Amino acid sequence: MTITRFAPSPTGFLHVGNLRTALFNYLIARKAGGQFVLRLDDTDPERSTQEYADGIKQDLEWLGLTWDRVERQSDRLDRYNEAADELRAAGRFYECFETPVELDLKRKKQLNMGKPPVYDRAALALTDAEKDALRAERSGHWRFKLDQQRIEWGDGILGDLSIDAASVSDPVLIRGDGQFLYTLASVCDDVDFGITHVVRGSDHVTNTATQIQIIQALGGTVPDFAHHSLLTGPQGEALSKRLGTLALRDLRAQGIEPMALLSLMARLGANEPVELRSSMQELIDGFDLSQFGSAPTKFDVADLGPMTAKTVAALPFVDMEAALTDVGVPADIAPAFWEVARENIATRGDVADWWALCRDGAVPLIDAEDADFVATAKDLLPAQPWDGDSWKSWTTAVKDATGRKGRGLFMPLRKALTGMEHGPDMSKLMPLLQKHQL
RNA sequence: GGUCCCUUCGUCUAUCGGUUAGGACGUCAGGUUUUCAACCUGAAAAGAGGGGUUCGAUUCCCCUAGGGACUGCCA
Repeated sequence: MTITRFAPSPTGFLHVGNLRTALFNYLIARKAGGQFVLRLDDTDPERSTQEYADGIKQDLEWLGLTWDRVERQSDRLDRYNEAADELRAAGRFYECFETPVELDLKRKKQLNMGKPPVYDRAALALTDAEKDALRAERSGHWRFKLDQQRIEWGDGILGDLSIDAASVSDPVLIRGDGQFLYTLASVCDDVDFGITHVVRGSDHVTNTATQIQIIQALGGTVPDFAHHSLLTGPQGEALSKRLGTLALRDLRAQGIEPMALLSLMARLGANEPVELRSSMQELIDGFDLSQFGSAPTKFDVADLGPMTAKTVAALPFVDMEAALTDVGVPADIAPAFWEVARENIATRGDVADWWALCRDGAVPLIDAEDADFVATAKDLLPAQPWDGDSWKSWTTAVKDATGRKGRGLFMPLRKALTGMEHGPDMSKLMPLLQKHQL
Protein backbone atom coordinates (compact mmCIF):
# COMPACT_ATOMS: atom_id res chain seq x y z
CA MET A 1 0.00 0.00 0.00
CA THR A 2 1.13 3.52 -0.75
CA ILE A 3 1.86 5.46 2.42
CA THR A 4 3.09 9.03 2.32
CA ARG A 5 3.76 11.55 5.01
CA PHE A 6 3.95 15.24 5.61
CA ALA A 7 6.42 16.04 8.34
CA PRO A 8 6.37 19.68 9.35
CA SER A 9 8.25 20.95 12.35
CA PRO A 10 5.94 22.81 14.75
CA THR A 11 8.29 25.75 14.95
CA GLY A 12 6.18 28.09 12.89
CA PHE A 13 3.05 28.34 10.80
CA LEU A 14 2.68 26.61 7.46
CA HIS A 15 3.41 28.66 4.34
CA VAL A 16 2.91 28.06 0.64
CA GLY A 17 6.19 26.19 0.34
CA ASN A 18 5.14 23.71 2.99
CA LEU A 19 1.75 23.40 1.43
CA ARG A 20 3.24 22.28 -1.85
CA THR A 21 5.02 19.41 -0.12
CA ALA A 22 1.96 18.52 1.92
CA LEU A 23 -0.34 18.57 -1.07
CA PHE A 24 1.91 16.42 -3.24
CA ASN A 25 2.11 13.75 -0.58
CA TYR A 26 -1.59 13.96 0.12
CA LEU A 27 -2.54 13.64 -3.53
CA ILE A 28 -0.20 10.71 -4.10
CA ALA A 29 -1.68 8.83 -1.18
CA ARG A 30 -5.26 9.55 -2.14
CA LYS A 31 -4.73 8.77 -5.78
CA ALA A 32 -3.30 5.39 -4.86
CA GLY A 33 -5.98 4.74 -2.28
CA GLY A 34 -3.25 4.68 0.35
CA GLN A 35 -2.61 6.50 3.59
CA PHE A 36 -1.41 9.98 4.42
CA VAL A 37 0.46 10.38 7.69
CA LEU A 38 0.86 13.70 9.49
CA ARG A 39 4.07 13.61 11.46
CA LEU A 40 5.05 16.43 13.75
CA ASP A 41 8.82 16.68 13.76
CA ASP A 42 9.18 18.15 17.23
CA THR A 43 12.55 16.77 18.24
CA ASP A 44 13.71 20.28 19.05
CA PRO A 45 11.94 21.12 22.31
CA GLU A 46 13.37 24.63 22.31
CA ARG A 47 11.59 25.73 19.20
CA SER A 48 8.58 23.41 18.98
CA THR A 49 5.34 24.58 20.51
CA GLN A 50 1.83 23.24 20.93
CA GLU A 51 0.47 26.44 19.43
CA TYR A 52 2.26 25.79 16.17
CA ALA A 53 1.27 22.12 16.18
CA ASP A 54 -2.37 23.12 16.52
CA GLY A 55 -1.93 25.81 13.90
CA ILE A 56 -0.55 23.33 11.40
CA LYS A 57 -3.53 21.04 11.90
CA GLN A 58 -5.95 23.92 11.53
CA ASP A 59 -4.35 25.03 8.30
CA LEU A 60 -4.46 21.53 6.84
CA GLU A 61 -8.08 21.16 7.89
CA TRP A 62 -8.94 24.48 6.30
CA LEU A 63 -7.61 23.13 3.02
CA GLY A 64 -9.24 19.75 3.40
CA LEU A 65 -5.96 17.84 3.59
CA THR A 66 -7.11 15.12 5.95
CA TRP A 67 -4.66 12.69 7.49
CA ASP A 68 -5.18 9.06 8.40
CA ARG A 69 -2.72 9.03 11.23
CA VAL A 70 -0.85 11.58 13.30
CA GLU A 71 2.46 11.01 15.05
CA ARG A 72 4.79 13.09 17.16
CA GLN A 73 8.49 12.43 17.28
CA SER A 74 8.61 13.52 20.91
CA ASP A 75 6.55 10.40 21.72
CA ARG A 76 9.07 8.08 20.11
CA LEU A 77 12.33 8.77 21.91
CA ASP A 78 12.60 5.19 23.15
CA ARG A 79 12.51 3.95 19.61
CA TYR A 80 15.25 6.35 18.58
CA ASN A 81 17.38 5.06 21.43
CA GLU A 82 16.96 1.53 20.12
CA ALA A 83 17.92 2.64 16.65
CA ALA A 84 21.01 4.34 18.03
CA ASP A 85 21.99 1.10 19.74
CA GLU A 86 21.53 -0.77 16.49
CA LEU A 87 23.83 1.63 14.73
CA ARG A 88 26.41 1.30 17.48
CA ALA A 89 26.23 -2.47 17.28
CA ALA A 90 26.71 -2.27 13.53
CA GLY A 91 29.81 -0.14 13.98
CA ARG A 92 28.24 2.77 12.11
CA PHE A 93 28.04 5.18 15.01
CA TYR A 94 30.87 7.04 16.70
CA GLU A 95 31.20 9.54 19.46
CA CYS A 96 32.81 12.92 18.84
CA PHE A 97 33.88 15.64 21.23
CA GLU A 98 34.60 18.73 19.18
CA THR A 99 32.78 21.81 20.36
CA PRO A 100 30.72 23.85 17.90
CA VAL A 101 33.44 26.46 17.97
CA GLU A 102 36.10 23.91 17.12
CA LEU A 103 34.05 22.52 14.26
CA ASP A 104 33.46 25.98 12.94
CA LEU A 105 37.17 26.65 13.03
CA LYS A 106 37.92 23.43 11.20
CA ARG A 107 35.47 24.32 8.45
CA LYS A 108 36.97 27.76 8.00
CA LYS A 109 40.45 26.28 7.79
CA GLN A 110 39.36 23.78 5.16
CA LEU A 111 37.65 26.50 3.16
CA ASN A 112 40.74 28.67 3.30
CA MET A 113 42.80 25.83 1.90
CA GLY A 114 40.29 25.38 -0.89
CA LYS A 115 39.05 22.11 0.53
CA PRO A 116 35.42 21.11 1.01
CA PRO A 117 34.29 21.63 4.62
CA VAL A 118 33.69 17.98 5.36
CA TYR A 119 34.16 16.60 8.86
CA ASP A 120 37.62 15.05 9.05
CA ARG A 121 36.62 12.10 11.27
CA ALA A 122 39.27 13.03 13.78
CA ALA A 123 37.19 11.40 16.52
CA LEU A 124 37.64 8.02 14.88
CA ALA A 125 41.32 8.13 15.85
CA LEU A 126 40.61 8.72 19.53
CA THR A 127 41.78 5.99 21.91
CA ASP A 128 39.50 4.77 24.68
CA ALA A 129 41.63 6.59 27.21
CA GLU A 130 41.35 9.83 25.27
CA LYS A 131 37.60 9.44 25.01
CA ASP A 132 37.30 8.87 28.74
CA ALA A 133 39.29 11.96 29.39
CA LEU A 134 37.12 14.02 27.05
CA ARG A 135 33.91 12.60 28.53
CA ALA A 136 35.04 13.86 31.90
CA GLU A 137 34.93 17.43 30.70
CA ARG A 138 32.02 17.34 28.26
CA SER A 139 29.40 15.04 26.77
CA GLY A 140 29.99 13.77 23.29
CA HIS A 141 27.78 13.84 20.27
CA TRP A 142 27.28 10.94 17.88
CA ARG A 143 27.87 10.76 14.17
CA PHE A 144 26.77 8.20 11.63
CA LYS A 145 29.75 6.80 9.77
CA LEU A 146 28.99 7.07 6.11
CA ASP A 147 30.20 4.46 3.70
CA GLN A 148 32.23 6.69 1.41
CA GLN A 149 30.92 5.52 -1.90
CA ARG A 150 28.59 7.04 -4.42
CA ILE A 151 24.98 6.90 -3.30
CA GLU A 152 22.57 6.50 -6.16
CA TRP A 153 18.81 6.53 -6.46
CA GLY A 154 16.17 7.08 -9.07
CA ASP A 155 14.37 10.23 -8.05
CA GLY A 156 10.69 10.58 -8.90
CA ILE A 157 11.25 14.07 -10.28
CA LEU A 158 14.98 14.58 -10.69
CA GLY A 159 15.70 11.29 -12.43
CA ASP A 160 18.85 9.31 -11.72
CA LEU A 161 20.85 10.98 -8.99
CA SER A 162 24.25 10.21 -7.63
CA ILE A 163 26.05 11.85 -4.74
CA ASP A 164 29.50 10.98 -3.48
CA ALA A 165 29.26 10.27 0.24
CA ALA A 166 32.85 11.47 0.58
CA SER A 167 31.68 14.99 -0.19
CA VAL A 168 29.32 14.95 2.77
CA SER A 169 30.10 15.11 6.47
CA ASP A 170 29.12 12.21 8.66
CA PRO A 171 25.79 13.43 10.00
CA VAL A 172 25.40 14.11 13.71
CA LEU A 173 22.45 12.06 14.93
CA ILE A 174 22.59 12.71 18.66
CA ARG A 175 23.62 16.02 20.13
CA GLY A 176 25.84 16.47 23.15
CA ASP A 177 22.77 17.13 25.29
CA GLY A 178 21.27 13.82 24.19
CA GLN A 179 18.68 15.27 21.86
CA PHE A 180 17.99 13.15 18.80
CA LEU A 181 18.33 14.98 15.56
CA TYR A 182 15.88 15.11 12.72
CA THR A 183 17.93 12.85 10.47
CA LEU A 184 17.72 9.84 12.77
CA ALA A 185 14.14 10.45 13.87
CA SER A 186 12.92 10.91 10.34
CA VAL A 187 14.56 7.74 9.10
CA CYS A 188 13.25 5.66 12.01
CA ASP A 189 9.74 6.93 11.48
CA ASP A 190 9.75 6.40 7.75
CA VAL A 191 10.87 2.81 8.28
CA ASP A 192 8.50 2.09 11.17
CA PHE A 193 5.44 3.65 9.56
CA GLY A 194 6.08 1.87 6.30
CA ILE A 195 6.40 5.06 4.28
CA THR A 196 6.62 4.06 0.64
CA HIS A 197 7.01 7.44 -1.05
CA VAL A 198 8.82 10.48 0.27
CA VAL A 199 8.25 13.71 -1.60
CA ARG A 200 9.97 16.77 -0.22
CA GLY A 201 11.76 19.88 -1.39
CA SER A 202 15.01 19.63 -3.29
CA ASP A 203 16.74 21.26 -0.34
CA HIS A 204 16.73 17.72 1.05
CA VAL A 205 18.62 15.91 -1.71
CA THR A 206 21.84 15.71 0.26
CA ASN A 207 19.90 14.52 3.30
CA THR A 208 18.36 11.82 1.17
CA ALA A 209 21.78 10.49 0.24
CA THR A 210 22.84 10.08 3.84
CA GLN A 211 19.42 8.88 4.94
CA ILE A 212 19.51 6.10 2.39
CA GLN A 213 22.64 4.75 4.06
CA ILE A 214 21.09 5.06 7.51
CA ILE A 215 17.95 3.25 6.39
CA GLN A 216 20.07 0.46 5.01
CA ALA A 217 22.14 0.29 8.19
CA LEU A 218 18.89 -0.06 10.12
CA GLY A 219 17.77 -2.83 7.83
CA GLY A 220 14.82 -0.84 6.51
CA THR A 221 13.38 -0.64 3.03
CA VAL A 222 14.39 2.49 1.15
CA PRO A 223 11.25 4.32 -0.01
CA ASP A 224 10.85 5.98 -3.39
CA PHE A 225 12.23 9.48 -3.12
CA ALA A 226 11.18 12.48 -5.13
CA HIS A 227 12.40 16.04 -4.69
CA HIS A 228 10.33 18.87 -6.04
CA SER A 229 11.81 22.20 -7.01
CA LEU A 230 11.70 25.06 -4.57
CA LEU A 231 9.38 27.99 -5.01
CA THR A 232 10.88 31.37 -5.77
CA GLY A 233 9.23 34.77 -5.87
CA PRO A 234 7.97 36.28 -9.13
CA GLN A 235 11.42 37.73 -9.82
CA GLY A 236 13.17 34.48 -9.07
CA GLU A 237 14.24 35.68 -5.66
CA ALA A 238 14.35 33.20 -2.81
CA LEU A 239 10.90 32.83 -1.37
CA SER A 240 12.19 32.50 2.16
CA LYS A 241 12.66 36.26 2.26
CA ARG A 242 8.94 36.79 1.81
CA LEU A 243 7.65 33.75 3.62
CA GLY A 244 6.48 35.99 6.41
CA THR A 245 3.64 37.22 4.22
CA LEU A 246 2.90 33.85 2.69
CA ALA A 247 1.70 31.98 5.74
CA LEU A 248 -1.41 29.94 5.04
CA ARG A 249 -3.31 31.63 7.82
CA ASP A 250 -2.56 35.02 6.36
CA LEU A 251 -3.86 33.92 2.98
CA ARG A 252 -6.96 32.61 4.68
CA ALA A 253 -7.40 35.93 6.48
CA GLN A 254 -7.13 37.68 3.12
CA GLY A 255 -10.07 35.66 1.89
CA ILE A 256 -8.15 33.33 -0.42
CA GLU A 257 -10.28 30.28 -1.24
CA PRO A 258 -8.90 26.83 -0.46
CA MET A 259 -9.67 25.46 -3.93
CA ALA A 260 -7.97 28.41 -5.57
CA LEU A 261 -4.84 27.82 -3.56
CA LEU A 262 -4.92 24.06 -4.01
CA SER A 263 -5.58 24.29 -7.74
CA LEU A 264 -2.56 26.50 -8.21
CA MET A 265 -0.23 24.49 -6.01
CA ALA A 266 -1.22 21.17 -7.57
CA ARG A 267 -0.16 22.34 -11.03
CA LEU A 268 2.41 25.09 -10.62
CA GLY A 269 5.65 23.89 -12.13
CA ALA A 270 3.98 21.04 -13.96
CA ASN A 271 3.55 20.79 -17.70
CA GLU A 272 -0.22 20.72 -17.58
CA PRO A 273 -1.80 24.17 -17.35
CA VAL A 274 -3.10 25.49 -14.06
CA GLU A 275 -6.85 24.99 -14.04
CA LEU A 276 -9.29 25.96 -11.35
CA ARG A 277 -10.82 22.81 -9.90
CA SER A 278 -13.94 22.67 -7.82
CA SER A 279 -13.25 19.57 -5.78
CA MET A 280 -10.38 17.71 -4.19
CA GLN A 281 -11.28 14.65 -6.23
CA GLU A 282 -10.60 16.52 -9.46
CA LEU A 283 -7.25 17.54 -8.07
CA ILE A 284 -6.48 13.95 -7.19
CA ASP A 285 -7.47 12.70 -10.63
CA GLY A 286 -5.43 15.35 -12.40
CA PHE A 287 -2.26 14.91 -10.39
CA ASP A 288 0.86 13.28 -11.76
CA LEU A 289 4.20 13.74 -10.06
CA SER A 290 6.12 12.91 -13.22
CA GLN A 291 4.77 16.07 -14.84
CA PHE A 292 6.79 18.32 -12.58
CA GLY A 293 10.05 19.83 -13.70
CA SER A 294 13.15 20.31 -11.64
CA ALA A 295 13.78 23.98 -12.41
CA PRO A 296 13.00 26.46 -9.62
CA THR A 297 9.33 27.39 -9.76
CA LYS A 298 8.16 30.97 -9.71
CA PHE A 299 5.24 31.64 -7.43
CA ASP A 300 3.30 34.88 -7.52
CA VAL A 301 0.85 35.29 -4.68
CA ALA A 302 -1.08 37.74 -6.86
CA ASP A 303 -2.24 34.81 -9.02
CA LEU A 304 -4.43 33.70 -6.14
CA GLY A 305 -6.61 36.78 -6.39
CA PRO A 306 -8.28 36.07 -9.74
CA MET A 307 -8.51 32.37 -8.95
CA THR A 308 -10.26 33.16 -5.69
CA ALA A 309 -12.68 35.49 -7.48
CA LYS A 310 -13.50 32.73 -9.95
CA THR A 311 -14.00 30.23 -7.17
CA VAL A 312 -16.32 32.57 -5.30
CA ALA A 313 -18.29 33.41 -8.44
CA ALA A 314 -18.99 29.72 -8.92
CA LEU A 315 -20.32 29.24 -5.40
CA PRO A 316 -23.97 28.16 -5.25
CA PHE A 317 -26.36 30.18 -3.11
CA VAL A 318 -26.61 27.54 -0.41
CA ASP A 319 -22.90 27.94 0.32
CA MET A 320 -23.34 31.66 0.84
CA GLU A 321 -26.71 31.78 2.55
CA ALA A 322 -25.38 31.95 6.09
CA ALA A 323 -22.75 34.52 5.19
CA LEU A 324 -25.37 36.72 3.55
CA THR A 325 -27.61 36.52 6.58
CA ASP A 326 -24.64 37.49 8.74
CA VAL A 327 -24.10 40.73 6.88
CA GLY A 328 -27.78 41.55 7.08
CA VAL A 329 -29.15 40.69 3.67
CA PRO A 330 -32.91 40.00 4.06
CA ALA A 331 -33.80 36.41 3.26
CA ASP A 332 -36.36 37.31 0.59
CA ILE A 333 -33.87 39.10 -1.62
CA ALA A 334 -30.77 37.11 -0.68
CA PRO A 335 -30.82 34.79 -3.73
CA ALA A 336 -31.22 37.71 -6.13
CA PHE A 337 -28.56 39.67 -4.27
CA TRP A 338 -26.12 36.78 -4.55
CA GLU A 339 -26.72 36.46 -8.28
CA VAL A 340 -25.77 40.10 -8.66
CA ALA A 341 -22.87 40.15 -6.21
CA ARG A 342 -21.16 36.89 -7.13
CA GLU A 343 -19.59 38.15 -10.34
CA ASN A 344 -18.36 41.33 -8.74
CA ILE A 345 -16.47 40.31 -5.64
CA ALA A 346 -12.88 39.29 -5.07
CA THR A 347 -13.56 37.35 -1.87
CA ARG A 348 -16.59 36.14 0.06
CA GLY A 349 -16.15 38.97 2.52
CA ASP A 350 -16.78 41.53 -0.19
CA VAL A 351 -20.51 40.82 -0.11
CA ALA A 352 -20.63 43.11 2.91
CA ASP A 353 -19.56 46.06 0.73
CA TRP A 354 -22.19 45.36 -1.88
CA TRP A 355 -24.86 44.95 0.73
CA ALA A 356 -23.88 48.26 2.30
CA LEU A 357 -24.29 49.84 -1.10
CA CYS A 358 -27.69 48.27 -1.64
CA ARG A 359 -28.86 49.20 1.83
CA ASP A 360 -27.66 52.79 1.93
CA GLY A 361 -27.02 53.76 -1.64
CA ALA A 362 -23.71 55.17 -2.79
CA VAL A 363 -22.28 58.66 -2.90
CA PRO A 364 -22.74 59.59 -6.57
CA LEU A 365 -19.67 59.91 -8.73
CA ILE A 366 -20.37 62.69 -11.22
CA ASP A 367 -17.80 63.99 -13.67
CA ALA A 368 -17.90 67.75 -14.28
CA GLU A 369 -18.83 67.37 -17.93
CA ASP A 370 -21.72 65.08 -16.98
CA ALA A 371 -23.21 67.36 -14.32
CA ASP A 372 -26.05 68.69 -16.46
CA PHE A 373 -26.71 65.28 -17.95
CA VAL A 374 -26.98 63.63 -14.55
CA ALA A 375 -29.21 66.43 -13.25
CA THR A 376 -31.58 65.76 -16.12
CA ALA A 377 -31.44 62.05 -15.45
CA LYS A 378 -32.16 62.61 -11.76
CA ASP A 379 -35.44 64.29 -12.60
CA LEU A 380 -36.41 61.33 -14.71
CA LEU A 381 -35.47 58.74 -12.08
CA PRO A 382 -38.57 56.78 -11.08
CA ALA A 383 -39.49 56.54 -7.42
CA GLN A 384 -38.38 53.52 -5.43
CA PRO A 385 -38.95 50.64 -5.06
CA TRP A 386 -37.47 49.67 -8.37
CA ASP A 387 -38.04 46.53 -10.32
CA GLY A 388 -36.39 44.66 -13.16
CA ASP A 389 -37.67 47.17 -15.72
CA SER A 390 -36.61 50.30 -13.87
CA TRP A 391 -33.17 50.53 -15.46
CA LYS A 392 -34.49 50.11 -18.95
CA SER A 393 -37.35 52.57 -18.62
CA TRP A 394 -35.12 55.12 -16.92
CA THR A 395 -32.29 54.89 -19.45
CA THR A 396 -34.79 55.03 -22.30
CA ALA A 397 -36.33 58.16 -20.88
CA VAL A 398 -32.90 59.72 -20.35
CA LYS A 399 -31.87 58.81 -23.87
CA ASP A 400 -34.95 60.48 -25.30
CA ALA A 401 -34.41 63.57 -23.22
CA THR A 402 -30.68 64.01 -23.85
CA GLY A 403 -29.97 62.22 -27.10
CA ARG A 404 -27.06 60.35 -25.48
CA LYS A 405 -26.57 56.69 -26.16
CA GLY A 406 -24.14 53.82 -25.59
CA ARG A 407 -21.33 54.16 -23.11
CA GLY A 408 -21.85 57.91 -22.79
CA LEU A 409 -25.39 57.26 -21.67
CA PHE A 410 -24.88 54.35 -19.33
CA MET A 411 -21.58 55.01 -17.63
CA PRO A 412 -22.50 58.34 -16.00
CA LEU A 413 -25.71 56.78 -14.71
CA ARG A 414 -23.83 53.78 -13.33
CA LYS A 415 -21.40 56.10 -11.59
CA ALA A 416 -24.19 58.30 -10.27
CA LEU A 417 -26.01 55.35 -8.72
CA THR A 418 -23.11 53.16 -7.56
CA GLY A 419 -20.19 55.55 -7.27
CA MET A 420 -18.15 53.07 -9.31
CA GLU A 421 -17.20 52.41 -12.91
CA HIS A 422 -17.48 48.66 -12.54
CA GLY A 423 -20.19 46.56 -11.11
CA PRO A 424 -23.15 44.30 -11.68
CA ASP A 425 -25.68 44.40 -14.45
CA MET A 426 -27.57 47.59 -13.60
CA SER A 427 -30.96 46.22 -14.49
CA LYS A 428 -30.45 43.51 -11.89
CA LEU A 429 -28.84 45.77 -9.34
CA MET A 430 -31.50 48.49 -9.31
CA PRO A 431 -34.26 46.34 -7.81
CA LEU A 432 -31.90 45.55 -4.91
CA LEU A 433 -31.14 49.16 -4.06
CA GLN A 434 -33.11 49.99 -0.95
CA LYS A 435 -32.07 53.63 -1.07
CA HIS A 436 -30.11 55.95 -3.28
CA GLN A 437 -28.23 59.18 -2.67
CA LEU A 438 -28.61 60.77 -6.07
C1' G B 1 35.79 26.52 -2.28
C1' G B 2 33.03 21.55 -2.88
C1' U B 3 28.55 18.86 -4.19
C1' C B 4 23.68 18.46 -6.59
C1' C B 5 19.85 20.52 -9.74
C1' C B 6 18.46 23.94 -13.47
C1' U B 7 18.26 27.65 -18.12
C1' U B 8 12.49 27.43 -24.64
C1' C B 9 7.34 33.35 -25.69
C1' G B 10 6.27 38.22 -19.94
C1' U B 11 4.86 33.42 -16.86
C1' C B 12 4.15 27.73 -16.39
C1' U B 13 5.72 24.58 -20.01
C1' A B 14 5.58 20.73 -24.86
C1' U B 15 9.23 18.79 -28.34
C1' C B 16 12.00 10.86 -27.39
C1' G B 17 18.03 15.15 -34.15
C1' G B 18 14.54 16.97 -39.39
C1' U B 19 8.20 20.91 -36.58
C1' U B 20 5.49 27.06 -39.82
C1' A B 21 9.12 25.34 -32.17
C1' G B 22 2.86 23.61 -29.84
C1' G B 23 -0.43 24.71 -25.56
C1' A B 24 -2.11 27.41 -21.23
C1' C B 25 -2.14 32.09 -18.35
C1' G B 26 -1.13 37.12 -19.21
C1' U B 27 -0.84 41.20 -22.94
C1' C B 28 -2.74 43.64 -27.31
C1' A B 29 -6.52 44.14 -31.36
C1' G B 30 -11.21 43.17 -33.22
C1' G B 31 -16.33 41.09 -32.30
C1' U B 32 -20.74 40.12 -29.50
C1' U B 33 -23.79 41.83 -25.22
C1' U B 34 -28.26 48.83 -25.29
C1' U B 35 -23.52 49.92 -19.37
C1' C B 36 -18.99 47.09 -16.42
C1' A B 37 -17.60 42.21 -16.38
C1' A B 38 -18.00 37.70 -18.88
C1' C B 39 -17.64 35.49 -23.58
C1' C B 40 -15.85 34.65 -28.99
C1' U B 41 -12.07 35.41 -32.77
C1' G B 42 -7.33 36.96 -34.03
C1' A B 43 -2.31 38.83 -33.21
C1' A B 44 2.42 39.84 -31.11
C1' A B 45 5.73 36.93 -28.27
C1' A B 46 10.94 32.01 -27.00
C1' G B 47 15.48 27.97 -27.51
C1' A B 48 21.41 32.32 -22.20
C1' G B 49 26.42 32.64 -24.96
C1' G B 50 30.43 29.94 -27.32
C1' G B 51 32.52 25.54 -29.15
C1' G B 52 32.01 20.64 -30.90
C1' U B 53 29.45 15.67 -32.91
C1' U B 54 26.12 15.30 -37.23
C1' C B 55 23.88 15.80 -43.90
C1' G B 56 21.01 18.39 -40.14
C1' A B 57 20.99 20.46 -33.09
C1' U B 58 16.14 23.50 -28.99
C1' U B 59 17.20 18.23 -28.62
C1' C B 60 23.67 14.72 -27.71
C1' C B 61 28.83 16.31 -25.60
C1' C B 62 32.18 20.22 -23.60
C1' C B 63 33.14 25.21 -21.85
C1' U B 64 31.38 29.99 -20.11
C1' A B 65 27.66 32.92 -17.96
C1' G B 66 23.39 33.00 -14.97
C1' G B 67 19.69 30.94 -11.31
C1' G B 68 18.42 27.60 -7.14
C1' A B 69 19.85 24.29 -3.19
C1' C B 70 23.02 21.89 0.26
C1' U B 71 27.72 22.20 2.64
C1' G B 72 24.67 22.96 11.32
C1' C B 73 25.46 19.45 17.83
C1' C B 74 18.23 23.30 12.63
C1' A B 75 14.47 20.79 10.18
